[in-house]
This record gives sequence, C-alpha cells and structure tokens, in this order.
Amino acid sequence: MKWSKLMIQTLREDPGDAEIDSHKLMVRAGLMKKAAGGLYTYLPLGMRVLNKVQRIVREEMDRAGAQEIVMPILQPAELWKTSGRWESMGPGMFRLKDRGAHDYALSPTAEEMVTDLVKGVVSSYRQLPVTVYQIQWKFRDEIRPRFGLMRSKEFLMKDAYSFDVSLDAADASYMAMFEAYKRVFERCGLKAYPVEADTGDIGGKFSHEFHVLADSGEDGIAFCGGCGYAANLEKAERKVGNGEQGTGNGEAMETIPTPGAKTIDEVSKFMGVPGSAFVKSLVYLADGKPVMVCVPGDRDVNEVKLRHFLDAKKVELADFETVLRATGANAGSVGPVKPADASLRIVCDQELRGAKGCIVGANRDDHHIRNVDLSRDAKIADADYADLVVVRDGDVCAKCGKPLAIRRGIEVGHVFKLGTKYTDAFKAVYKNDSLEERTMVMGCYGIGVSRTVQAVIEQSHDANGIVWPASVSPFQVCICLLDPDNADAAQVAAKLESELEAKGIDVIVDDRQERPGVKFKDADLIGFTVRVVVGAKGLAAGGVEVKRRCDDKSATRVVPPADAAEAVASLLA
RNA sequence: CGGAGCGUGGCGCAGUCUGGUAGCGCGUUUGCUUCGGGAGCAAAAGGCCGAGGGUUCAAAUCCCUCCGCUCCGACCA
Repeated sequence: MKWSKLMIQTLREDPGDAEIDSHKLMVRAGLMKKAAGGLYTYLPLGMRVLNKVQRIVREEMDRAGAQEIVMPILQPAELWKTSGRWESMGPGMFRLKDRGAHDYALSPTAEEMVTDLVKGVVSSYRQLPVTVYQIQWKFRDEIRPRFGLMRSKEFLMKDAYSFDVSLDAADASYMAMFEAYKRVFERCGLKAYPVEADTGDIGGKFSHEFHVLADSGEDGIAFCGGCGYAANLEKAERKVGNGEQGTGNGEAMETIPTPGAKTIDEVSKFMGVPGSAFVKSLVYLADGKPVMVCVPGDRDVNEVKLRHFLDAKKVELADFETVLRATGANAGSVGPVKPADASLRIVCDQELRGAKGCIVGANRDDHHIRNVDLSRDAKIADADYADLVVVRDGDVCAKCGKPLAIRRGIEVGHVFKLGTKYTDAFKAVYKNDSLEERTMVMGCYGIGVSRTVQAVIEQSHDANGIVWPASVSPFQVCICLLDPDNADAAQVAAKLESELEAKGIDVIVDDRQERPGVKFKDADLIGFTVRVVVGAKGLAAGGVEVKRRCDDKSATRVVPPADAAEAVASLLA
C-alpha cells in the first residue's frame, strides 16, 4: 500500500478535547475523528486495527466452539418488556418509535433477542449446549461519554451467549469462553487480568471481568500479592478481627454538643479524635424501606455489597425528610443509639462487631455520643453484621491474609454465568431424555472490541507515539522511502514491499514527497511495528535500515536489500 | 440532573475585561533554495467569530435565550 493513496491525516498537536494519552494518540495518528460527542468515525488506519482485533476475536470464538450470527440493532420493545428491562434499563437505553408508533430500542446488549432466537430453534437436549456470538454495534446513552472510545455512545462489542441443559453443564461453556478471552487479549498484545466482579443489572450468578491496568481506568481493582485473588472494588472482600473499633472500657455514654460539625472530618477535628474512632451512620432506602448502615468512621459504604446483603433491587441514600423521620435528627447527627423510629433496622460492617468506646451521632441535631458500646447501647441483630465497606490499599485479603493492593483498570471483557433469568422470562425450555421440559441455563460474554483498540494504545505508547504489537498494527511494516524520485531506491522499496506481501506481511510504503524527518516522526507517531528505511544514502553505504518501533536507535540494523525481507520477518516473529 | 470552563479558517490558539469591522502558529497551494529526525525565503487561498434575539452610529467583544463540546460532581452525613 502506498501512503500517498491512503486518507491519512496526522496532527502535530494534541486535540484540545482529549484528556488521556490513548485518546490523544488515536486522533493525532489519524486512526479516528470525532463526529459528535461520544461518537467517532474510524479512518482507514483505525479501521484496519479494528478489523484485526475483530479477526482475532472471531478466530478465538470459533476455536472455542461458538457460532457467529448477527442480530438486529433495532429491537422491538416487546422483547425488553418480557424481561422487565424496558423499565429497568431506564434512560441508559436509546428508544425510538417507527411510523406506526411502535416502540423500539437500539440494542445496548442482546440477551433478550438471543434468548427469543434460541427458544425458537432449540427444543431438545440433543441440541445443547450451544454458544452463539456476534460482533455488532451497541448503543448506550451514557451519562457522560468520555476518553474517546473508552466510554462512547456507540461502540463495537462482541457478545456471546451460551445455552446449557443445567447449571453444572454451563460451567464448561463458561470456562471455554474464559479461556478464549485470555487468548484474545494475549494475542492483542494486552496484559489483561481476570478479576471477580459483581453481575450488575444484567443479573446472574457469578462473573469475571478482564481488566487492563492503567491509571486512567475507570474501575478500582483489589489485587492480592499472596494468593492472586483479584476483584473489582464493587465486590472485593477483606478479612477483619472483631471489635477493632474504639478503645472503650465500659464507661457510660456521654452526649456532647458538636455545633455546626456535620461530617466525620469536622467532628473529628472538633473533638480532636481520629476518624477511625467514629461510627459513620447513614440512612439508606432499600427498595423504598429505610435502613441504617453503620461503618467505621474512616470507611466508605459499598452499595453493591449492601444491596446484595439486603437482597434489594435498589439501594439509595435516603432523602433528608426520611432521615429526620427515622432518626429524629438531620444528616450529620444520626447514629445507631435509640433512633426515633425504634423499629429501624440497623446493619453494621463486620469490623464493628463488639466495638466499644465509639463516637456516634446522637440523633439530636449538633450532638454526638461517646463511649458507645454497640452491643450494649444499640439494637443490632447478630445477623446484621456483614462485610459492607469498600476495601482499600493495605486491607487484609479474605482468602489468604496477605495485604491487598488497589489498582485502576480498564474493563475490556466480562463473562457472566447468568442462570435462568432470561430463559425463565422467555420460557426458553428444552425436553430432556425423559420428555420433561427443563429451562435452559445461560451464560453471556462480552468484549469491548473498540475499547480494546484504545486499551492497547493506553498500555503501549511512549513520548513519540503508539507502539503497536504486530498482531494489531495497522500495518506491520512501514517502509520509509526517503528518495521517491531516486529510481534505485524506489525499486528497492517496491521489491521489498512485494517480498513482504508474499510472506503475508502487510506493509505501507511512505512514498510521499516529504523530508525524512517528517516521515520518521509520522512512522513513530502511528507506531508501525517495524520500520525499514530505504534511501539513496543508505543504499550507497550498502543497505537498508531495519528497526522495531519498540527498540531504540542503537538496535537499528543495516542489511543488504536482498536480505531485508528475511530480517523484517524475523523481527515480527 | 447540578456545578465550572469553552465554542474565532482543516487543527491548536490569541483577541472579549476596556465595542471601532479579525490575528498568530501548524496544515494547504505556487515558486525558488534545501533534503537522514516535524526546513528556509517569497507569494497565495481559506473565517455570516456556535445559532437567534437585544443594546449601540458601530458587536467576536456588552445583555438575553438556545445549541454544542470538555471537565468535575450526583448528596459517604
């Protein structure tokens, strides 16, 4: 391919609206161009990368036994109403009407449609298991699109769905996808870590996310250096002893005025006591019902854990009026000791079990109580102590007791063991060998294909530009033809191009009438895996220069033109 | 949804406070010189200054409304 024939536009300056390196580089290197907020056009170079990632995904899905299909993006509301997600997806789903005023969604995912599909095709256990997948554009009305392809309104996703005869049988389908995902990311040149994750709105039994570590990542992940445990902060657990909170020795409670001090921080300063001596008390609404949640004063509530513990569909902080009614005080002065509503359920983080000498809100505006012994002074059921906080750096791993480290990650893939949430809703059943009807068991598996492209860049770039792994580089090789008007040089470049193509290596020849510096800068910026410099000066000195993008200048090798193709191939191997 | 900032040739920005009819760098075009890490000189093209309304003799600049983009936040008491 001749550079002069491709629509390539590189920019010398960073785009004004990009924050993170990978986003800036995608635009500067001419891989994509913003079309509107959260919407991008893939330019020829970016399209080549997207296609290469797709090819890898297809090969690994096929190898794992999944079958490719493609389902409509435009999906009738009825499907979504069957699962209940027409309501529960809320404003995150794009909706529109056809001319007959029928409601449709732009597919943000496709559990409903695929379940409806398989229900109509599979009727016997003999047809199971089956896993289908598609690579299709997905639409989500994100609250705040950002970071280029990391969170956009429209994105390319590979979504796969498995159907099995039983929960146990589904494990094999799950593991096949799990292994396929590891290979996909490895082949894309990515270090991606599987981490335990919450299943979120999609529902289901258990799941793993695949994360690429990056400071710009939107998720927090807890890693254990001891046993390898890795989990999203939404789910990560820690081990605690009992009664670590406070240092009391049975003194009587004492109410003290704390005028104007609302936050733990303020009260802590006012009283000259560290935040960890406090019990932070929050009033939540769990499916509309008020619950008080108590955690150590220097800890944050993990709302996902709370929701699971309360077995609620939705938990949210209560409004001020509810707080007042339940406790008798306004937010900032509430606590577990004798709230106004004596029947208010109080749940506590496990660390508070047996805690003595704590400071809590007094349920009276601008007052706190100290010397509180939770088991003596508050009405908390024994079963209402649970792990309810967000873990932090240095917490103790629940599995092995070693310290946890917190990192940021970009979620590039997610595998779920779904169970029967959708197959129940759609009555997707098969007949077993006794002619009895059984509900199929599902799994679902996603890879953010477009996000993966950007994650590769986020993980692999330097001050000069992108450093593509060979497997997804827009062109594996760039031949910088420094003297396009020099017949010898042009001929050497053309011959090398065809030799490389004969080896199945894709190559671009920079045949532009540009000075060498411009060509080098652009080659570094776009980041082609191997660069070959063909120039009259070099040829006169005996050869062409071959170098990998990831190597520094000192690694440049000069080889005779006849050996160049072989030298390039060995660098790509 | 709340807060903040921004919208000026293809890209990055100045000019807005203190109104007087638009400028810089990059890119583009042409010519000459140059030619191994983003060349120099000379000439040139390209902008209803986000949209609408208002104030004024006069608006990129002041006022109002709307639209778009970016960032932060969405109540951890």
